[in-house]
Amino acid sequence: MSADLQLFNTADRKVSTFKPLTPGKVGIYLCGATVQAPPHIGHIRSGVNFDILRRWLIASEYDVTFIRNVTDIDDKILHKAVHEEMPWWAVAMKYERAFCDAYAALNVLPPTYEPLATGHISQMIELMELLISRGHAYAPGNGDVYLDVRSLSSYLTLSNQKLDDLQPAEDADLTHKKDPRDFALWKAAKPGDPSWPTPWGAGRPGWHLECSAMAHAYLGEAFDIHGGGLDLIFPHHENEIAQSQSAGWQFANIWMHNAWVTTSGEKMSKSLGNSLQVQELLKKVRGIELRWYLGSAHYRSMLEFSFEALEESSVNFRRIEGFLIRAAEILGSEIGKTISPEFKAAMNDDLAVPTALANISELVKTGNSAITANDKKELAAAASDVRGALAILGCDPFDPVFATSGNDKKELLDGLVSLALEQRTSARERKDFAASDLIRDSLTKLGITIEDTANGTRWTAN
RNA sequence: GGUCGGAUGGCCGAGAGGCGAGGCUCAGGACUGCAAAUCCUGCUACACGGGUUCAAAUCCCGUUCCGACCUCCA
Repeated sequence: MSADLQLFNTADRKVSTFKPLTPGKVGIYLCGATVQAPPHIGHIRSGVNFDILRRWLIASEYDVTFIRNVTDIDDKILHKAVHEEMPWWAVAMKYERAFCDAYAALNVLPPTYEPLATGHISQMIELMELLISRGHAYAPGNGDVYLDVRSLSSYLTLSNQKLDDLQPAEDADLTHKKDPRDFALWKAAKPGDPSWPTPWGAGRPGWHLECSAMAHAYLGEAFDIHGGGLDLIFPHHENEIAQSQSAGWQFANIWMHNAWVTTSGEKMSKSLGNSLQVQELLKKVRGIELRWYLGSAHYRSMLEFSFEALEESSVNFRRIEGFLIRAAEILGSEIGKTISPEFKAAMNDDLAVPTALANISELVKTGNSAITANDKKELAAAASDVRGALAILGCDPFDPVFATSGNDKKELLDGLVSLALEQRTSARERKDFAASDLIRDSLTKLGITIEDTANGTRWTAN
């Protein structure tokens, strides 16, 4: 186990020690959403996974610049606009907001910068001019601009494929392409579609071009980490590499890809309906619990979704949360945030969150035993290690982000429950257990859980 | 056809040659007036067939099954 961060790089499929290009700084580009539908938990898992990476880098004292783009123009958005009878930009903005809400509900930190594709057309045109001048792209005259894959010295290095092994696209248009595998940097405008003027005609950007242009605009010719979902390796990331390296840029140093959330062993698809949309699941569990679930599996492992597993994960989280709340009550002060050596070692090992979770469980056990033994020193140490770990995972229950919205009836509730508990306590003192149990049962029915502890009775509302 | 992953106990989910990860569930115990919470104990698993090794869930060969990508999917 190294003291330094080890990360798996898709490019060589090996785990190696992370070395930033500039000491103390890290630049990350994460492929964000194409805003054409509400986010499901697969989309948001990617956000959570890379948010944990980001928080860990920050905790490791790196100055992190985190870019996550928004693809706000593409075929599906245009189709959706027709279907929903809205302007394309209204569709994009509507779903962009849905993604923002989902990220916020799960405590995914806002990116340092969050560029929109449509805000970077001039950078894309400059990149195309550069690629054409270097002999790697061509404009056949129909308004499209293509990348000439046969001109590349290397291609498909991430997915380890051979150009000639690719199945030819069914709809390959050979009237303008030099090779069926050449891909569009720019698409000529069709009647009625939005378009931007270029030296080769009006049109709109291809998907791959925008990421190369935006990564370059915010992170420069070379940066540390490029992330995204596993399914982006080909073609999206291969094509980003092709564009950027053909432009003479070094581009990303490390490629990281998160695995999917699956259902019944299969990758999520829209055919599964709306039940796995973030907003739907937030009706069943709290944001902090959904995040705990999505973050709990290793980022490179498939996460097989089930409502049972989600519930189980929530039960696990509530136990840890309950410990921290009890610890804060007993210590009478705010819990600190520290990083245990075991947690650090696990996170440095390619973000081994499941191993880190095992450490958190051990710490909770130690802390609970310290409560029983009335050892406040050990309790404080365990609690701050637990809170520090949860904060890295974005699941600190004391984080104001997760604060339940202001309840102006809180004092009233507190007073009423206290009143009932006083009655119960006096009943117990005179050994009238029938009366005391009646009070407890009544409170239980109202959703209030009673615990008799060494320090008196405590209650929690669920 | 090419490329890449996966199969671990009742369930979820780590590990990647040797010390029973952890969680959830369940059973028993301690504590409690009874509970709740907590702690302790128990439930000894690695798809199949070969092989390498003192030692294999882990390495090698083969097989079965499941999945992903192959031109706009996180």
